[in-house]
Amino acid sequence: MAAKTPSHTWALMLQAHAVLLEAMQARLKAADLPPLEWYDVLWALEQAPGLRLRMGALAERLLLTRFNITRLVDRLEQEGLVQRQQSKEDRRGADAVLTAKGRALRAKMWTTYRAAIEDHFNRHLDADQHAALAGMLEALLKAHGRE
Amino acid sequence: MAAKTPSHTWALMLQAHAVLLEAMQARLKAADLPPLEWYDVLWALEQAPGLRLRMGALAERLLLTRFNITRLVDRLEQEGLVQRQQSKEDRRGADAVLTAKGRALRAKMWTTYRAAIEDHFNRHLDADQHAALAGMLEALLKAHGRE
DNA sequence: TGCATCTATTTGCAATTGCAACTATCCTGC
DNA sequence: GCAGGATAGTTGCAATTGCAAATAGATGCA
Repeated sequence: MAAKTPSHTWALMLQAHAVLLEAMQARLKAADLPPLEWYDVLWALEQAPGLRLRMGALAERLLLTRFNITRLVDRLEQEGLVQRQQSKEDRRGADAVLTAKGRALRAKMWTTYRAAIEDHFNRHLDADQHAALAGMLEALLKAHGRE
Repeated sequence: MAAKTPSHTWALMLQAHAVLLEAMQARLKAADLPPLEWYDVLWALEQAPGLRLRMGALAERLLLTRFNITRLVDRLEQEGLVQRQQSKEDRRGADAVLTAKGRALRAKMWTTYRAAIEDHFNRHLDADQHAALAGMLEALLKAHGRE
């Protein structure tokens, strides 16, 4: 069952990603919480100065297309978790702004998400492994950026 | 930019997965080839004894739901890449069988896919890193299986 | 045997995604 | 200051996914 070729490592990465992500999502669903995707939006906004981000910036950060962000924000807005505001600098632009309700939901989701990460991921690697893995992933990302 | 917490490593894994996967898919699309998903089906069948697999087995291997496999196979079948055959042992069951055309397409996709893996992934890790990464991913998968 | 139950797969329908076209605004060179 | 082209965001439509039935055949046991 050991890796035989480098490409096999890539296949393992795909598999591990799929398995772990599904496990995390199942945890959220079991706790009657929204999908991870919502978490990502809420978290991106919470980190941003002024709790707000332009639609395009949000898309870039979450690696989603602009039109999908439009509709993802539509859904969050309908739940009162974010709010759209016209941008001051650019009248074409819109900011997604985090609401108090959105902030509260993010915090609630994090307790479940954090536990899932702990159980399915963190717990199975020691400190050295975490560092090594993080280093490799950063190298891959950096290499990608350069191309 | 270094990892500060274990959970940050998980976030990096999500990000690296998203970035690299998208890069691979873009390569296939640029070469006018079908999506990776199709490759996965064709490859699973090519590895299977008799070039065939029950729908349910296929779903399990690809980590997809049964109903999504039904329709994925529908699409491949329309292109003549696979063919459905009623299972001998169980009249409820269906086998997806790889056709010659499906085999040929798989081979063709592989030249592009392999190059993309090489460029975006393999090339950026040395042999020790490959081994270490594969080991960690296998550990995560194994741990998951046990829960 | 004959019914209740389980399993394999498919299908209908609603939600989500991808892509192309559209609107509104901004920017640049003249 | 304005025509032409870029940019931000949204929307229509087709394709894909998720989930809850529906269908059909297997299985167990009274």
